[in-house]
Amino acid sequence: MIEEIKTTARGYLATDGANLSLRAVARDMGMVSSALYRYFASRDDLLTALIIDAYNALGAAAEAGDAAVTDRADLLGRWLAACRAARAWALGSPAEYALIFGSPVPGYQAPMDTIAAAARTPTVLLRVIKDGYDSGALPDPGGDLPDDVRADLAILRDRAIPGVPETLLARGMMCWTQVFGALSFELFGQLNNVISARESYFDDQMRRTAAVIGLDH
Amino acid sequence: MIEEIKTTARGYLATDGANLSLRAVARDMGMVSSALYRYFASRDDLLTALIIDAYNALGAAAEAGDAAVTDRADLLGRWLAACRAARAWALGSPAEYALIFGSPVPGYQAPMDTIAAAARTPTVLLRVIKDGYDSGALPDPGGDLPDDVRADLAILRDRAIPGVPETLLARGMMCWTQVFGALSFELFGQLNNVISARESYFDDQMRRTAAVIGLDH
DNA sequence: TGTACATCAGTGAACGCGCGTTCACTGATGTAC
DNA sequence: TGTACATCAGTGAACGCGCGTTCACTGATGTAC
Repeated sequence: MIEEIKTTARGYLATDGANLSLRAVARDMGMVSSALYRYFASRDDLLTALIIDAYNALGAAAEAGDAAVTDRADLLGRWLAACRAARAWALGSPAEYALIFGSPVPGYQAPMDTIAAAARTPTVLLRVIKDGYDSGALPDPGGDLPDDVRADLAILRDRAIPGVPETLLARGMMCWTQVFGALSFELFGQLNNVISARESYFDDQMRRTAAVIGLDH
Repeated sequence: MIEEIKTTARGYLATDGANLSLRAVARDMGMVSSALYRYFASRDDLLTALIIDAYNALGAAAEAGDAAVTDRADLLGRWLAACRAARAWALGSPAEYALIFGSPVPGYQAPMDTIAAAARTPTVLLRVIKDGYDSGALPDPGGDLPDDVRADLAILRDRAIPGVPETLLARGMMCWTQVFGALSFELFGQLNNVISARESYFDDQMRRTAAVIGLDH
């Protein structure tokens, strides 16, 4: 039942964005709107459930993409596979992508529950980096890092991928920003009238990004 | 009058996002909602005006940031100044940033008029690159590029910054994606509970991005 | 200097909708004795 | 095997709101003769 409500709601996300209407969902299911309150305490609760599902779906897609590469030492292959899987999910579920990575929903405050789910996708990308570091394929790039940034990254490192130097993690975060930027550009229409070879372009950009961190060596 | 309506509407953007209500704007101005129709044909028309204004304001900020660097040969300095100016504008006008770079507004179709305004900011960044190429400070990096991407970039090049090789432009677009990704991450809340040293982090990331293209040489 | 007319910003009522949430309730199903 | 009771999914009416857009209109201001 809860699943059915969420599925119907996802359909409305596609047309109405986050202006999701409980009454419309109920109508679609042949119910009266108040009946939904047996399953979700409020509209925000339903939104939260959808957000967590979306983070998990994207994370699962990225994990599966990475896992499908049998040669675990092929870092570039794993990186590209994860990126492509993320893109495929985003293109297939643009409204859910917008829900998690687009403009904040007015008046909605994300609860803490979303954090773990939100971390899944970047974790996949960071794990590729960690594997490279552990095997020696991806050495510590060294270089400067402001103290306050180093401190933030140290906390993130200890929580997400212990054992990686902050300088490498800084580059990893850059890559994650790049993936997110490329997907959002494409999905939010900024490439319209500019780039038509979307898939090639994405692939090329992701290869370049991988090169930045040294994944192609 | 038109200016006053837009200003009031911008105030509502901040709280309601793109669910901007004409009636609320009119109420605020002590008018009746139908009076607004003397100035804007519809709610979408008002939104379009706000979108174009936002693109122009961001573009103007980036241009001013770049222009303030007196040593025109200091490419890294110009790059950082433009990036910081863009960030300052975005932090000062988060709702307008979200309007142009966030999730597409459901049911809203952007008219062609927005294109020129939208190009201003990336043009600033690309111009830094072009100046570097022209002066020899930034050589053609060479390398492969898929044919279809090359074709897209050639069209963009001829429209935006004639005289720059596609391979360099591909890197320039990567940088623009990175700037947008970093700003959206920060503004849309993805850095919450992860990075607290926002300004240092942004600066560091922009320096790294500049290094990718060779702006620091 | 005075009158007739046009312009046009803003009004107010109406149309036809939508929404989230609460609350007392019905009526079918399952459980315990 | 049959009765009494509890559970609980879903109902329907109501509260108190909101919205965009149209349309005939008022009434002040400015212009032309």
